[in-house]
Amino acid sequence: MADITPDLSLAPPPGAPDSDCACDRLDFPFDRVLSLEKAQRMAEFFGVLGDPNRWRILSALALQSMRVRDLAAAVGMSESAVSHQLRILRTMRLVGYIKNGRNVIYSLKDQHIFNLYREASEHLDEPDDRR
Amino acid sequence: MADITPDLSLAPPPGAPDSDCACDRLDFPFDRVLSLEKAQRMAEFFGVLGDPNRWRILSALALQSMRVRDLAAAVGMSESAVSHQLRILRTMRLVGYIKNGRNVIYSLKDQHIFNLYREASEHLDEPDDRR
DNA sequence: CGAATACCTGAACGACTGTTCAGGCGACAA
DNA sequence: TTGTCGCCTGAACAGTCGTTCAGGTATTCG
Repeated sequence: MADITPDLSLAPPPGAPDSDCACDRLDFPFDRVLSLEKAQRMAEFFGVLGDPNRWRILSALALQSMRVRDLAAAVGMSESAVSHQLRILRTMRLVGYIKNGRNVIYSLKDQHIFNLYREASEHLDEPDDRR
Repeated sequence: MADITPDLSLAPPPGAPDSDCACDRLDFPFDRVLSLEKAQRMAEFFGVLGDPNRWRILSALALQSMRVRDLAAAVGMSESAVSHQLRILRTMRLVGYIKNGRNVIYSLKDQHIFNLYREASEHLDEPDDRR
């Protein structure tokens, strides 16, 4: 796999009028690229946030902690579907729960989800400036 | 802008002997749950970040702007695969590009990706505290 | 005890995703 | 002009994802 030799001299600065070089002598710190393991972990986490119904579940839980049954009603899904999704959100530690008799009350687990939401919103609402 | 505001005012208190009700009278602000459209947009955006190879491409571009060919070498993928992924990253405005002769030099488009990365890292590296 | 409730889980099916393969287009050099 | 290079794109296939359906476990009540 990626055992490309990181020798070679210097890289053209971005935007510099450079490209006469043959450029098979790319000076690039290959070892500083995100490792496959770390990239995998990142992708798994963000992949969990890549489903609209999971966002609706999270937003409902942001309003108030709830039983599964009420959560299903709040987002308009079947209890089974919600339960499946909650398991996924649980494994990513995005939600927590407490048991109460035969009820299970879910809640958001920390603040990171709010920051992620805000950051993404800002990006999506950004004007379409070319760069 | 749209917000997920934590408001835990009127959740059924744990242990309330309520469940005789048919529970179609759940007191819950359904209209404040993330709309399907907004949830869809969120999911699309985060879904793009749900692939390890795209993260490696982004991390490589974070180190320096590059031609497609060099990018492919940097992350160990075929040029075709990289090109396909760049198109996806382009549509989400995560990367930009400038043409230079027959080369196309890609670069990161804004800072949001760094914040998202940091936020996710913090979450993933968090100790497994129960709550 | 048995029935009902709340929730969880495995299997299966349709839909989506990301890669490879083949070929296309435009820019540059001879 | 022809040939090569860098990049893009459509089709197709394997793999993954999220839902539904059916059934299971645990708790509560009569």
